[in-house]
Amino acid sequence: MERTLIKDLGKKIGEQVKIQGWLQTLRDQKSMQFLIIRDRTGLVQVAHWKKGNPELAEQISSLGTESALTISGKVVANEVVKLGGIEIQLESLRVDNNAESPLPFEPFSDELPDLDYRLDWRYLDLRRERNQLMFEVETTLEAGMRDYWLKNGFLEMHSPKIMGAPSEGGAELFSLSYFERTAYLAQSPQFYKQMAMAAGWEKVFEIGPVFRADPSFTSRHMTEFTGVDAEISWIESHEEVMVMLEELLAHAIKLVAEKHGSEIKRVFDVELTVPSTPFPRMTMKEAYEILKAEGYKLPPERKGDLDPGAERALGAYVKEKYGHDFVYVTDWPATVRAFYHMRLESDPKLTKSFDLLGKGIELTTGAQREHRADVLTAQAQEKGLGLELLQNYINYFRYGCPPHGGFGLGLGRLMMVLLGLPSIREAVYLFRGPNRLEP
RNA sequence: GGGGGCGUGGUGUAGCGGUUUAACAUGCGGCCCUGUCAAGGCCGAGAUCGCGGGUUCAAAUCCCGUCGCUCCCGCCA
Repeated sequence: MERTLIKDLGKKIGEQVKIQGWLQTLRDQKSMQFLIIRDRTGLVQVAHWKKGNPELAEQISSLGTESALTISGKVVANEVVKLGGIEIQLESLRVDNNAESPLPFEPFSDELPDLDYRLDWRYLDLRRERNQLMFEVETTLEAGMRDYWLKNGFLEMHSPKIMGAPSEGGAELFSLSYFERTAYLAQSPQFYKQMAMAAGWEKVFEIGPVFRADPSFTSRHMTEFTGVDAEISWIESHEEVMVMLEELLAHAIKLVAEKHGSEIKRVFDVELTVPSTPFPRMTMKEAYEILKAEGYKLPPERKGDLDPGAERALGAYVKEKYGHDFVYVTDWPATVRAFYHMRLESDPKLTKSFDLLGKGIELTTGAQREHRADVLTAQAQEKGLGLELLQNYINYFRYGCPPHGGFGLGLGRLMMVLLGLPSIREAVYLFRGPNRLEP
């Protein structure tokens, strides 16, 4: 018999069905047994009269919660049953995998263990409804982004994650032994995206792993995370990148809201709103004026930069003033930006770059890139970077590379912001940090 | 890397110098209950209070060290 998903049982009243799922609760009484079965789509009660089949009754009594079961029986409507008014009268049971008792923790209890403990038992923690929903949302979010890009003529790229030479700043690179030499894990697809521009791909995106050997202990950092990157050619300024990014996010979030909005409200108590475009924008200079007016004091050594507190303050300001969760901060000083960010023609101290903040958290850095080899070389030297390591990179810009720009966005951070999660550790399938390599 | 906080049965917490044979909830085991549904009732097992040292007549409780976790900062997505 074909399996019926629990959400579809209402259409099969009076019929024989087969369901498959986990035993969330067993209520074993004197004459009756009630099993609450959960599958990916919901919960249903299964009832069994013990005297009809004492052997089966005994088998049910021995089941541990969270056992994996295949159950056959008849679907009946029963108003007495609080769980959806539907019940299955059990006829046969196959124990696919009996769960040992006690479990390391009860995934469906009101009081959950610390996140760190749950991460040790992630495969049980992931069974919880909110975690199932989280990854349905992530899947839809990525599908929405791909949908936008494909409609707009982008190519999907897959750049290598093993590199031969440290490029952008060596400090946060993981090194590994690679046959007779040392290789490095990519800490960004940045240079490869730009190479694709030199290769004439014009518009590319990549969703893939990024590695950072940063011993950061915060609720929003990981040593391995999924980066969402895009790069486009023939632009006049970073503004075009910003337009693409806001359209991309609005499109993907709209899809998520349509598909999961009510479930997100019920499970996460978050009203997922589709952000209006264009997103609010402010220059760094304006950001400083706002912070001053709001009474936020930046440490003086932060000259031209923002700290996390300032980002939260700006997020709160924009939420109150414009009712918007996102804000672009533009025109960052060259001193705090990468050497490959293009400078403003009107003021070479500033870059044609932006950060996107979501609810006060840094989600994205983007910029128009410097595509003129001589200017790029001068900017690298100004930052005191070794030109030997950058030579191959700078060569991309010697043989007709179009003007271009792009962004990198943290998928986990976006999930955190959309669902209002306190830590990125629960926003990703398996967290990787300085002290966590398992499971 | 710098600073703060926490560390008590499987899990979540209470206790914060002597009335503690360490309490409560949940989970687990047993018994009871003719339909339960956040089930309920009774009984039971389960913790040398992270680890090491010190102070004291007396330490889960105070101090020092150490390990683990966590938050903030630096840095970033």
